[in-house]
Amino acid sequence: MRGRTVSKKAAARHNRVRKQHSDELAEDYVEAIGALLGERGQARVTDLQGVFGVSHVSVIRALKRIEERGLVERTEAGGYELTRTGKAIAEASAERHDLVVRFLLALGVSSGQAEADAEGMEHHLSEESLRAMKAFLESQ
Amino acid sequence: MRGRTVSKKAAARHNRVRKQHSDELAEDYVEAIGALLGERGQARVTDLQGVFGVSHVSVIRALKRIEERGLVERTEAGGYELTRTGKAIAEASAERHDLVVRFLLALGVSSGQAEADAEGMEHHLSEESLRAMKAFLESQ
DNA sequence: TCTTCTATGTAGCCAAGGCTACATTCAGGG
DNA sequence: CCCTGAATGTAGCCTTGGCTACATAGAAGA
Repeated sequence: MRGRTVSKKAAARHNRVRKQHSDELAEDYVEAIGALLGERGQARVTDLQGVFGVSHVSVIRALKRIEERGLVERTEAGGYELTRTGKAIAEASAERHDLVVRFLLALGVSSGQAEADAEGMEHHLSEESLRAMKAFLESQ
Repeated sequence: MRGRTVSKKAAARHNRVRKQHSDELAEDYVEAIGALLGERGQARVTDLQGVFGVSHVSVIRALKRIEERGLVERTEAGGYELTRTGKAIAEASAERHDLVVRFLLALGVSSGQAEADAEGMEHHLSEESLRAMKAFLESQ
């Protein structure tokens, strides 16, 4: 298969990808909550249900886990807000997302597709690759 | 959050990403089986256990599901081989992987990191983005 | 031959991320 | 004052992808 080898390092890489997947949902949630707070001033179960297109039950349980991780907190009003840690992750996540989208656009990818692909890719890029993309954008 | 909006389309995108995740393992397996067949002439449970760094039980169960999808078949020797469909997916998957790695290398990412990032990214790129990457490589 | 090691398989557990069905609570309209 | 609809929550089920522990089966050596 064109020189690809099945090395021992493959195992480590696969473990890395599995680890990334378990963090994806949390990042997507804090990112969405940050956006909702900015746009609507509140982030409730129903709002998130709309964003992700899943049942409210799935949202509630995801939020429970994310709350346990210390990323979000309930407000008295019944909504959710970001903790300091959550805010930092949301910021970083949104920044990374923007960078990836702008990079894909610079490559010539259409706007809608760039959005869609960024959604999937953004959790799998190392700092090194992100820096390379940033450098590419600046060198244009 | 720098202009990102929480649109209705976000739901569709998230569903797409979840769908991609459920296909990732199957693609990784057929790709690995293809590579093993090429390198060692056989692909057994133990070989795959080494590749992915998981228990042999996880391998057996994954293979069972992938066999049900019609991507692999058992050989009399006790190993696994690819069906026509499986072979096609393995080929396409390996090709895509190579393209992504070469692209990251061209961006200036180090070899090890390019390999690692490609592993995570490759399942989340649309045809359009892959074409854009190929065009970039050719324009260099 | 007997024993031991390797490979494979089964049973059963866990966590995450989906779901439907069934409460409950609360606001607003009739 | 009641009823209805929206929002939230709980119970319980499914699948996927991990795991350990235990059971074979077959090869290979003492």
